[in-house]
Amino acid sequence: MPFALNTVQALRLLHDVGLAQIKDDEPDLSVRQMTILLSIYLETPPHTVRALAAKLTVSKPVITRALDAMGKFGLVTRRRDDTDRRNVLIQRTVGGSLYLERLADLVGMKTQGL
Amino acid sequence: MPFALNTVQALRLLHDVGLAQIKDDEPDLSVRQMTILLSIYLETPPHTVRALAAKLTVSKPVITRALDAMGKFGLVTRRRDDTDRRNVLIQRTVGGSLYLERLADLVGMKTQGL
DNA sequence: AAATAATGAAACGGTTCCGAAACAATCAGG
DNA sequence: CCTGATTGTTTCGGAACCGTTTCATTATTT
Repeated sequence: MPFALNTVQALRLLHDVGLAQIKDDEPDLSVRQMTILLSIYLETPPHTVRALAAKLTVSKPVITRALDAMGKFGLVTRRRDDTDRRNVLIQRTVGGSLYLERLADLVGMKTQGL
Repeated sequence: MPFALNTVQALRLLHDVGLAQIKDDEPDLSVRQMTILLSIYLETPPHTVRALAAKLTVSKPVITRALDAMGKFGLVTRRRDDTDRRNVLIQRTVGGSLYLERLADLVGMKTQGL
């Protein structure tokens, strides 16, 4: 049976996720950064700077800087493409997987028991 | 029957919400601002700067500035409390209701047909 | 009335983020 | 080769955000 959150349920879900992110000691990712991170882990590789920028309709520097920031936290890694050394391939990490898994658990928990 | 989103479903939900927020022409609210806005519309009034700051564990200026920014977009309004003129009562607006309703519709749509 | 407390806003400094433009490295075609 | 296109990064100027501290206004207490 297909379900749908009603308005209040959907908003409360977003509220609780944001609240947890604020109170958490973990680094605060901006909306753009979070969306980039999620794209990397949800879409099938390979991921390049240009492709991500196009998909999210942001400028390339936004991707570069987001990768810098998230790389510092161990959420993603970069590697040169050997077949075309102009490209940079973005790779997932264990830290990034754990980070997103905890986030998903948070959302999942909040949607239980409706 | 209580449901729960699996990991991929939960993450894709967040991804799509973020993506819509980026592509939207509307102003990008920070995580804190969005959470503040949601608190105002989800919790029962009255809302004061101090109470919001305490609930979200942020400093008071964060609330003040968020109200400035969101007020410019017509998402909230401020009014002096007549019984205690030190207080500022935050009030909802039609624009804010519409804004959040569209957001909720987005989340709801994305969670249908799982 | 005067001193103290509380509330929200403003000022300040530091950090972060953004897009446009300029840049270095790499590939492709003539 | 070597010119031109492509990719990612860096630089630049401007804007936004945050926390701490200070300030003005209003209540409360003495």
